[in-house]
Amino acid sequence: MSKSEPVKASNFIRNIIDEDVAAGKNGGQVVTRFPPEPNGYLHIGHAKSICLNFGTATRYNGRCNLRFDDTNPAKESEEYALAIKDDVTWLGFEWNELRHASDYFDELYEYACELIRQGKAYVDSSSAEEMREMRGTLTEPGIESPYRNRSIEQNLDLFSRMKAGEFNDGDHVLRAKIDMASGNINMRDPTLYRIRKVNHIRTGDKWSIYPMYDYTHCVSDAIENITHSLCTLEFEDHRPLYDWVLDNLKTPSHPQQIEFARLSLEYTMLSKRLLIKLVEENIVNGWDDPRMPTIIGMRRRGYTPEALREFCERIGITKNDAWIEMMVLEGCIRDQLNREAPRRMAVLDPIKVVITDLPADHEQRFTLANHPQDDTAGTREVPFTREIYIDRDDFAEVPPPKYQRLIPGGEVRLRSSYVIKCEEIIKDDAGKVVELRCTHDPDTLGKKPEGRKVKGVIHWVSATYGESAEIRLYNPLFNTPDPAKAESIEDAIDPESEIILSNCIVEPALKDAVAEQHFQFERIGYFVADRHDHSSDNLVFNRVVTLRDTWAK
RNA sequence: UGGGCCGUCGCCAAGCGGUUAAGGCACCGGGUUUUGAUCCCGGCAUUCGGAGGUUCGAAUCCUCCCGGCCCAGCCA
Repeated sequence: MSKSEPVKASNFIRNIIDEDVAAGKNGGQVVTRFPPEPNGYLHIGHAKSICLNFGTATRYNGRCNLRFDDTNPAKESEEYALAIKDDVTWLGFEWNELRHASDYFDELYEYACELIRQGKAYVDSSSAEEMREMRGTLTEPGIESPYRNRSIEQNLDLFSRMKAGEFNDGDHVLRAKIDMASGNINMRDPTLYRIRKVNHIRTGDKWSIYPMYDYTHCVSDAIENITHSLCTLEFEDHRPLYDWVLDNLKTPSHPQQIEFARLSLEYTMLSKRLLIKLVEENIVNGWDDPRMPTIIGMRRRGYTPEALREFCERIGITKNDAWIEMMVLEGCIRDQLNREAPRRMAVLDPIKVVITDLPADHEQRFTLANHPQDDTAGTREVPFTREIYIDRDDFAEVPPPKYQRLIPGGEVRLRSSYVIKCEEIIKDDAGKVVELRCTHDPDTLGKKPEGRKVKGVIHWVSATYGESAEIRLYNPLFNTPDPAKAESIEDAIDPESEIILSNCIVEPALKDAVAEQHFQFERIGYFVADRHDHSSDNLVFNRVVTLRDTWAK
């Protein structure tokens, strides 16, 4: 330990919990929860919250529940709930208990009656528009509803009839009686319950009234004895209401809400509304499109749970409005795949190379290491023949300055093989290079050439043994760092965000690749066998990320 | 004179009255290298949004100012 170990940065939430634990608050227990609404797929921003909540519980030997915030049946579905469970599990976390806000609908109703009995809640029969008008503005106080002083008996009666389904959507709502002049708009008699005659994914048609988030969340937390309720900054203004509800009810506990900044990632959009739009308007190919910032999309792209967790570790937890650069995310997956991914050779845009001083039936098999720094990764056989393919990028008839690949009359090292020299260029009628005729130096296998330096090294694949493959290249979906601010989503989409190459040639060992297996295609980048489309008969690889490139390709 | 919150290196982020202001990403050198990758070594804030003040001593406490974010759903 001569070197300073990378110290994991502390954060303000940890500091708060450290103090609470030291003070013996909550009996020294730490209980958190991850509370998604099942109305869409989870994205990288949720991963931040998942890592925080589950990670915090683990750190303090506590527990973390997965709780579906299913209070708005019109927008929620079982498909989403299932996907969310899969995503959390795939990320590597286990919830202590699986709960639903709807598990507490009966208790929530009883607590609401209690608020009415205390004179702290009332049924308002104003329309939504009237309520909006009476709410006031950011700078002007609101005015009290004419229904605000109904008797407790009348409120109880009306509320029970709302529950019984006697009224239609919008006829009445239950409101907390707090302060219409509060500077905090959330405290201007917020709605607690609304009538919604729709089928709920779990309670079916049992209820015709559904509780609002602010009322449901704090009570659910309290029922589950959550100690630290971690949520994003936009709920800071809601905390007084969170505390108001719990201060006025005899709940099992009174959790502490702590807010942190949500994730903002450059060239990405993390608004559920806009992600749904991308899917519904077929701007992308579904929720798991490899360009999507959804967990399932990133999984298909080739990101790993480890890399996503590392990312959440690297970005930290604060209350700052921070924008994270893409490079941070890319660095996480590169680090892991550099350590773990076996190396292979793949040619994306093939040019045939004929090594003319080799007999037509020449055949050699090289045994190559799967990893240059890790012997335990084993080896594989790579055939070498008279005709091979190299990448079009690795040949230049008129090379740019400092180019160190193949040029007319020049030499280059074939990776793990011989040094070859380009003797002749063959073009088609359109002037496109279709073949290179080269000679090789037989005395350069495993050794440097005599009397000269050959700096460039390029990858290659045997023309006779290479397998054809489809390789999909991905770039950021958007052409601007903050697409949410773009004129329109359509304009912000980068048409080059997905490039499908269907004529690639890869080394034969790749025939054994299985879905979701990662590789480094040497000199190109990290790739993953597509989890849905790849098979041994139809090789399909997605580019996770390029190799770091200090040159400028 | 609406309420709430935030400002430490290009991007993140530790720091909590006494440290040479951590660390990561990025960047810039130099070395190794049959991946222009990896790896290694070195560099990278006399300064903490600004100005005052308190103090022997301030990024850390106080005051004012400047800049940015959130809130007017019967969404979460």
